[in-house]
Amino acid sequence: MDGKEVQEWRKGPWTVEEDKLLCEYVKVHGEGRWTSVAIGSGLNRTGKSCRLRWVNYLRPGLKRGHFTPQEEGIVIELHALWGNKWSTIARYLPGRTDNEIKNYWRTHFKKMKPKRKAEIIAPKTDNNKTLPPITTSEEHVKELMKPYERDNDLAMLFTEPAAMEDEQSYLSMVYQDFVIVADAVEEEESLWGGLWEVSE
DNA sequence: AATGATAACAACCGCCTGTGT
DNA sequence: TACACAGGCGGTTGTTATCAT
Repeated sequence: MDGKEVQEWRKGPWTVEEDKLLCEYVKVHGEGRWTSVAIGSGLNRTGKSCRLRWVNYLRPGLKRGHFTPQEEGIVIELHALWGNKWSTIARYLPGRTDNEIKNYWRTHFKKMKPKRKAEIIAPKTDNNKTLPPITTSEEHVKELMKPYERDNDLAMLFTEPAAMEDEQSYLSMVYQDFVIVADAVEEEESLWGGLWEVSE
């Protein structure tokens, strides 16, 4: 030994005992300072690993199981808006984690390419100039989410500044497409078979 | 019943960013 | 200002479960 010992962190699936330790530690000390959690809890896990386990699996209020049609619709629409901004999308799906949404998307949509997406995200103007990237406004997202609002669960965490004024007509055009998507979500076959096409 | 394909989920890795010193 | 570190995020991989043949 040269005195420099490299900490061997445990990897792989979490055990019930580890979950219990982590839960108890977070209950007492709160979230955050994950390196401290890793050390103070007695878990031989990295702070990152502890955070991931807590956020994606142990945190109270998480939903498990299949996505509802409403949730599917939200995922589709917000993904069309923001792309792979999973954590951002997750803010609008209470109880769902970015990891879960990411997995869901990958499982259900990876093989599909959106017919409309290119048109929505980068429509061409008459003189063939590409419009600027979407800057999502609070009002626009509110409109977008209306079909899915059921109760206060979907109280939004709007932090974005107002969009550029000259984007409003562009965004309203985009929203029209999203309404079409939302309606189609009710009928999976029409969604999978019509809105998306399977790539080779 | 056996086997291969696919779906679903959990977890790790690497990069980026924010913050403290 | 520069650097180190912790935390967050997105991409990816590995494992298990389920379904079809």
